[in-house]
Amino acid sequence: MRRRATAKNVADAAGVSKWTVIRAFTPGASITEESKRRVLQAAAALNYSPNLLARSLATNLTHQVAVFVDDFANPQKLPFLETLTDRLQAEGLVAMLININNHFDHVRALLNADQRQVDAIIMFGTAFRSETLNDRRLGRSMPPMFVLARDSQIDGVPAVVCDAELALKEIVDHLYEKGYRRPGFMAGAPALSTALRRRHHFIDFWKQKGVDETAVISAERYSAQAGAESVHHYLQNTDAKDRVDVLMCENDILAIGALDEIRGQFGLRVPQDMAVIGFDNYELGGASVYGLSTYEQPKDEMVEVVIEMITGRLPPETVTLPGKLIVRNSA
Amino acid sequence: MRRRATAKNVADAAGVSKWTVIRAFTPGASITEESKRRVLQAAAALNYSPNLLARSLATNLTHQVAVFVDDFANPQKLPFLETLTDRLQAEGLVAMLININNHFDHVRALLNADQRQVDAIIMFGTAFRSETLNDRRLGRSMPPMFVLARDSQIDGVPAVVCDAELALKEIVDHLYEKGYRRPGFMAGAPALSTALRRRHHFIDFWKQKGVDETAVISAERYSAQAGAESVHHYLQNTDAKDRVDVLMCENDILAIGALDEIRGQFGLRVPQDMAVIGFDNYELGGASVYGLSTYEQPKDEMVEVVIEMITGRLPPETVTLPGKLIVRNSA
DNA sequence: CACGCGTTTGCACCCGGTAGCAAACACTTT
DNA sequence: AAAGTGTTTGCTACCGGGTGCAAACGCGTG
Repeated sequence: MRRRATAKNVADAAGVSKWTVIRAFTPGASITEESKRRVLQAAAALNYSPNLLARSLATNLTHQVAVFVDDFANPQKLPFLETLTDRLQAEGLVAMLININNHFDHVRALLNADQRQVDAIIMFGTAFRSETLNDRRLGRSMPPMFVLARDSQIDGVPAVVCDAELALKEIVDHLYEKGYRRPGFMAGAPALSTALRRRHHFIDFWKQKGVDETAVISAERYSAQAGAESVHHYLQNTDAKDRVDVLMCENDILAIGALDEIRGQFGLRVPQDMAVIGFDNYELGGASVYGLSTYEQPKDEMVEVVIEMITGRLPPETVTLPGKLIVRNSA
Repeated sequence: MRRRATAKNVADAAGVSKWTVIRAFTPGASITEESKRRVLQAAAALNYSPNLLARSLATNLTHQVAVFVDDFANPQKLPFLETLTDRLQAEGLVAMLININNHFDHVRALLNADQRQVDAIIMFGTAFRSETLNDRRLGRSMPPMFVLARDSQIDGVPAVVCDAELALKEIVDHLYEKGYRRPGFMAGAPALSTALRRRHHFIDFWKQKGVDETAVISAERYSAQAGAESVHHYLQNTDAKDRVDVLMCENDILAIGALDEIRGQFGLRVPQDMAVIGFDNYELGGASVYGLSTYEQPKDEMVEVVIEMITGRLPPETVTLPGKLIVRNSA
């Protein structure tokens, strides 16, 4: 039976009241040096440290932030989670990682996070529809919510995203300058707002350059396998002369799968026969075999902004940040 | 100012005492159908759900499990985290993800987890030395700890690991059978018990087959980049006739980097000129370009066992589980 | 109608802190 | 010595639940 020492225990040991003990642990509280020393000594002997649970109950602040994640297939989540947890911890906060899946949907996750009194909820790249918030099981007073790395279509729920319009503009400008004129776009999840936006801007900017036709290849999901399969299907069913000369993939995982297939199975040269560009700047894409051109989301800045909103140093308003085009040799 | 309804509020609305409200939410408590119905109705109207914080304080059970992670560079962490969070959630538990790094060391993380009264701590693949537990800042009564996917050298801290001896035996048997006789081993972190164990067994099993010499290539860390660089250095400084005929890499990330370099930069054929085998069965390794042979850790079973220990259905003892050799065409 | 028994309900007290007030104390000032 | 001022300390009340006991209730029986 493990039992932690309480303020009362320390108080008895130090010969003071429990409130004096608490003051010794409250920065800036009114207490004499002498009492503080005695309390701290007794506390050290008993290995006392305040029970954060009890404190949370009294202060109505848990210093816990729920982080919803629903797509563990994207390796890009990992560096984001690393930065996010690191920055949260620097603020004295801790991340409650919640896996949204078939067994545990958004409503259940929200309910759970609310019951656990988290200070905030970060929807990290999860597909979240506004209907969810109308679920009658949900109370009217949820903890503050923030959407990270995906658009928020919900009023009052701010999002922190990479500027998709700017990103696609830079990409299309670059591709146009390189001389490509027959663009293709490989889409992942069919009904994701972020995905739709990327596709939309891509097609749009090409139109602005006088290129009206953009082929769309649908991979349905995000994995190297899916990227390979969908490009395989495309290449097999399209005459060489009709093929796109550059393929933009919705993320690097799709691009890597596509790249493998284009070169390995079809023996085409990249970028000469078909160029490929991805999105996210996933580490492996930078490996020499791939040399994948891509676009990097401003991860650190995005996390920083969410943290600032959570801590209240920034107003909770949607923020769009510019990313960075990474040109390697695949396009 | 968000305010959740309390049991007292519901009690007033339903015309009963708060204890009756609590009983309505306690499975198996003594309460009439009629009262329960009325309470539940009032609760629904007020959107009441019990405050888990207060409950935790009273019951001394938080249903929170701290998960320590210190290496976010390994993409293998992600599928593990997915399974882990999913299984924890199925048990009504939630994962507190704690990032162990230069700013936040093990002692601080332990202190924090303890203060937050977590029910258990899972050290997920973190390098953890027994000295840490002797830190005088730490109390004698920490929450139960478990090491996942790495050896535990600490008494009383059980580990759940993939059977390294069996794994390396299967790998070496396979390679021997394929006719390889000049093995090499690419190591990542130099001072990791798990790493050392893999290397040790690899060298050992070759010796048992009469092959006394195993080349060791040190990559120092785990990344495709590091794998590529270290194999580059090796190939550049080793005559073709002296080179290993098969290279075992400590994990798939290293192997992928090495594979790229061996083929792309040195124009060697894999597996004819040099075979490569990895460890972990990372998704991308299975892509057609790589066709990386590897060894898969029994992720689901490992997570399952940890969960069973946490919930007390299994005694807290180190468990070693067999993995599976995945033969593709790189070796 | 009183009695006995099992069920339901209310209550005092507890979990380990925090907030804010008032008493106690120390130290000047007049 | 009394009054005035500022600091330190202790106390009551509270955060929102849970526990175990005792009172109240319902109901069949003698």
